[in-house]
Amino acid sequence: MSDVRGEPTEVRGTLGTVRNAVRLLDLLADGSAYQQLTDLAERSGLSVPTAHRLLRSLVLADLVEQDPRSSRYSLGPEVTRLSQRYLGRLPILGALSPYLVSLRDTLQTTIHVAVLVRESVVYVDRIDASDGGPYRDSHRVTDALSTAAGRMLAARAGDEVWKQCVASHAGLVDEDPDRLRAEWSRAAHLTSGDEIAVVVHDAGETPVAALSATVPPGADAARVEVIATHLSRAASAAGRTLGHG
Amino acid sequence: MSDVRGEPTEVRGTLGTVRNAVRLLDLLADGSAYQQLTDLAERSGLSVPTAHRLLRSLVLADLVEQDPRSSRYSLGPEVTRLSQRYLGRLPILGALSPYLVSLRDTLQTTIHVAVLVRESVVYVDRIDASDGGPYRDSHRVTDALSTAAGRMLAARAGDEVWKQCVASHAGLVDEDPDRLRAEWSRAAHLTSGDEIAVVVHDAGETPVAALSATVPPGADAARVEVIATHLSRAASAAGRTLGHG
DNA sequence: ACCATAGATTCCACTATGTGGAAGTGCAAC
DNA sequence: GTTGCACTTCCACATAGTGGAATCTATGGT
Repeated sequence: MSDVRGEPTEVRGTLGTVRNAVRLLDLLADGSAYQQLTDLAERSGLSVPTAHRLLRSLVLADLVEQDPRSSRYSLGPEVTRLSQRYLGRLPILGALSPYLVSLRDTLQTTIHVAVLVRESVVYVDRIDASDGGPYRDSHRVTDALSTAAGRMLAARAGDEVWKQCVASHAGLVDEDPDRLRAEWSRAAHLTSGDEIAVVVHDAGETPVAALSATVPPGADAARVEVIATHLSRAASAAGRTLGHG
Repeated sequence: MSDVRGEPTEVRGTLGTVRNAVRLLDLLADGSAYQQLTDLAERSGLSVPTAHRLLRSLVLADLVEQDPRSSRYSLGPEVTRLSQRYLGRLPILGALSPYLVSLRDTLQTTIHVAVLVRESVVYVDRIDASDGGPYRDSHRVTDALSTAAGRMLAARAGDEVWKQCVASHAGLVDEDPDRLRAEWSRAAHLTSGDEIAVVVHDAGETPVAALSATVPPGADAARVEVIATHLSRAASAAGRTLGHG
């Protein structure tokens, strides 16, 4: 197997086949829907037959699906089943859930729950306000550093994760990253774009998720402060019901 | 490799390692959170070292996570990233999204979007009403036949899928399955428990998702009819914006 | 404090199993 | 019809994954 140049140290006792399968899943997730075999093979550094076999195996498991017409590949429905099972058992979600409806109703905004996955923020729960325009960008996932929720989480994550986040965040990092990190990890709440976010901690001190609200375009500072207060209160109430790490 | 007895025909040109990795993911999804290696090995029919290597490889990719204390395994956060990417590109979700808020606001109920994954219904989008009690069972996934949305979809799926659904649905099938299937696949809408569901078709005739509403406990037939009408209207409006299968 | 047990992890020789080059097939465009 | 491109299948080779046995670690019992 040709190893990627500069890979630090191949972890011992690990299966190449699994690593390759996962690499393909990553490529399918990152690129656009329905990519073609040749492309995937090249980008993954695998030979075409190998990529084909791996994809075929993944298709059999519904983790990947293949368009019968173009025979191109994209992620398959099974990933959602796994995900829902994962999320259904995630303690933070259960802890936050009871607070979300009333939060939205009193604040009149859309509320999100986000977690950090590697160098991405994934919005894992949402509860929509009445007003909001017709465009709900549900199922969002972006570079951690491009949203307030992600920034709060990334800044509080381990050094290694933070570095990855900075590295994978394309552009917009004119400033000194470390200064931003310090600033963000101090802040009790953070605003970016139309989102205001706070962090949810578990019984230990470890941050486990971000709770955020969509703040309407022309909101004054006082309103932002009110929203932040409510979010923080819900976050710490939910956090108290959680165990350690 | 020891083959499971009675497996019809091992699909040719398929990787055993991937199949085994997927089997482990399935076991982790089905059973309860944090299962132990020995158990997983036995249930999967793999040797302990093999299961361990596979799990270790999956942990490296964050598809599985291992509790450092008990060293037990459960699904990892990466599955949510893949899932969100999948859902974010799913045409039906984009098509339905614009209608959901107004549907909820006029009907005053919680609205769900569900899809069929193998023999399970997975609720992939939701939009919560104001009233509903404190218990939002978000991230639901159950046997297809145990919810109205799942029944509508399963009844309209291929014969093979239908059989799987019947087989995997524990209990409650006192009646003749085929009669139920005929009944369910004829119905324009279906009620079960507190849920009323309709099917969303794409430009062809193929059913792609179910749209459902939570109907309040003491609702009369007229109200149910009103809800069904609104759901159907949204479903066909969204379906018209979709391409073929 | 000690041993006993159960479970996770590592080692190692064996060969089953995954690999990549090359040939085959199907489809679309010209 | 013919050319080109991309997906798929074939096959010999050796890489890379496998399982039994040994080792380590943690937990509970006496």
